[in-house]
Amino acid sequence: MDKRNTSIRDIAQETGLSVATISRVMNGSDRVSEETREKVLKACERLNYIPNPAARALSTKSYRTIAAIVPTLEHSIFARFLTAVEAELSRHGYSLVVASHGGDPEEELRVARKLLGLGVEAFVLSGADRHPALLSLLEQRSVPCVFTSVFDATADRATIGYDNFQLAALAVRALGEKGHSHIAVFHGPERESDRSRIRLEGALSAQSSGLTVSSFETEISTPGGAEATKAFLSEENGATAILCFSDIIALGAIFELQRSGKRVPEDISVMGFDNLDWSAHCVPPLTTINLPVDEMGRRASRALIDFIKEGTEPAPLKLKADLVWRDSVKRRAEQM
Amino acid sequence: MDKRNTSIRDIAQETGLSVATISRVMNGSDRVSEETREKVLKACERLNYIPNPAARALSTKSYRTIAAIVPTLEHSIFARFLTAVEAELSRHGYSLVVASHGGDPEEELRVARKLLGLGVEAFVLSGADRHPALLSLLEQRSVPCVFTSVFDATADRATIGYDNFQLAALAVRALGEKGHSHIAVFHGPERESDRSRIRLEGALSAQSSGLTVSSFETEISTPGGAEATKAFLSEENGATAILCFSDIIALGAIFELQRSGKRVPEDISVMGFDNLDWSAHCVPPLTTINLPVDEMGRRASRALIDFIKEGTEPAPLKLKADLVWRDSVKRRAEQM
DNA sequence: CGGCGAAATGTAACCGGTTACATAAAAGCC
DNA sequence: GGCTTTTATGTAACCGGTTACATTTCGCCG
Repeated sequence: MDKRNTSIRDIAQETGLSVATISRVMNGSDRVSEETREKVLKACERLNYIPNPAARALSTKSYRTIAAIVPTLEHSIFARFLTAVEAELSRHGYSLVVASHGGDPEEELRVARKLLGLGVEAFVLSGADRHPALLSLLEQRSVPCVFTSVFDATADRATIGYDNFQLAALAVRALGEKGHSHIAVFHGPERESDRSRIRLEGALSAQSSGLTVSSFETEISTPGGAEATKAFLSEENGATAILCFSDIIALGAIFELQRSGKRVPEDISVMGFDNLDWSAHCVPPLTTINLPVDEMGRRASRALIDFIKEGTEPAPLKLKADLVWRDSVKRRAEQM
Repeated sequence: MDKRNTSIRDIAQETGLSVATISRVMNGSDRVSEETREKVLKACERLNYIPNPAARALSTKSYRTIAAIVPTLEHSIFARFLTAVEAELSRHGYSLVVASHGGDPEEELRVARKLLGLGVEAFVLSGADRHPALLSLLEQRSVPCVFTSVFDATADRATIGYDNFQLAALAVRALGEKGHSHIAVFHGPERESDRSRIRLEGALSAQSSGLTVSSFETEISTPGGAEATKAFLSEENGATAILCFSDIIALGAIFELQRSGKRVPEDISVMGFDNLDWSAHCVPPLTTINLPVDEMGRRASRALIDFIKEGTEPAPLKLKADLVWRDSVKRRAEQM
């Protein structure tokens, strides 16, 4: 624990060169003869030298670490997102610190503070809900940062994500076009902020075209989907299609409908959101909105890297998401 | 971007005290009068001072960062594990860097090198497959480290996990006791190492008690489970139960069986491994092995923290996992 | 009142890199 | 060959904390 690790001075000693030269070799600078470069690399190999990142960070003021704060790791959609972020960052020599806040803006603020004190250089944030103090903290320390998941043209900071309002409206209207005039929406818990309601509002907005939308709030999980389905069934409100704001809710819905003897899609149509890897394989295959999270991760990372390296401000980006038709939604005969 | 952040010397200046005193206040040391502590904290507040983590790490040689390297983030079982790890580490002021290697030991080695060069202090590794060079690297730099998921009493480093051999054997025997004398096992891809085969070997070992086990290799995913099921059905090998080494494979199996008109469990029993959050809610509810990943995460983290802080060597720990009986497995009538 | 020990604070070296600037060596040119 | 460039390498200050050790302050006791 206490044995001094080999330092740049040791390598200098070993090779008879100066620390400056060693440093130059380690950073791939030109200005070094091929011969000495070889010699230095050999010595590093021999002594198993790895430059001390703290020392490097101290002089360069760059930690090469970016943090992503997501609501939770347990939804595979975030896992996929983070995987993409990690891959892209690592390609540029950066690494990723992951933290979650469980949907609580206060917690997100705390976590962000901690991460700053830990040396992260930039943030990838997810979702629309944000503690005002977090924004001013980022502002004040001028921490590079992108907001993902939610595209918001009106935001003052760059957002890279989908237009959730539009997508939800699109989903409802698509169901409407299949003859479903009354649609139940299963959505996750609502926070105070009205920005977390955005999908729901998009869905409700489609009512203007003569559709009826009733909403059911539940946990974003398969058990949550099952529960909402029970509530839905007990209500008998006449809806013929269920739109779930996450595929894992839809999974719970499909199971619960099956359990209570309803056939999907003959009796009830079900539609999801996310397009997870099993969505095409369940019975029946799930109609859903395919969200390009991988692309979102790559874009967000690249935006940050570009900003850090070149100083180019991250640009807002609205990602296209598409509706994937599968068997869980059925056209409904015109008559009631 | 280039503005010097306020440093400890600025605070010293501001308060007319010395840097040592400031440092003492920041680290909550005693030996400081209440009066000066107040004064210092006020000044920090005023100048918005956050100690530079690199400088701190440079002198203390502690980065307060631990890395977890898992095969993938996309299986929610790892996400759950990491969530637990993160929670426990954060409780002790450490943060977590997450990386994945996609099941490739070479990649794991590369990733570990990169993380070391980034300043992580300790590792949580997962799974049994390990590049020998990684082990010697960890050894040589004496990096604290725990191996999780797989409990291996014979390993020279501490392992905290389950006895996969035993659990797989237990699962097969349990199916045997329900009257299934021929069992199909759906397992993930086999690497060269025989340690990744350990569950499979456990399952095969149960053949000694007169059971027949046939194995099907596939991807660890729902589509993979569906594919294995197709292979299984086309073979007509007489097995009456399927044991999947992951619940998500089992999900694919259940869907595919349903699709091809087989009833679960009347025609075929299905059993999983992991106990994911939807396992109790699918149709039929899935009999599975409940793996206490949360506890594993907590234990692994605590072992590392204890080692770093107190120097107590991590102790190997075999976690108990239990079989959860649900409806997807049915007792089979004695006659063929 | 001198002296002593404890408590509070200060001084300066150190952690291990990077890099501006200085210097030495080699190359190019007339 | 002497002079200017160019290229390779060295010197030492600096980044911003921590901490061993030194010094000052102060209360208390004989």
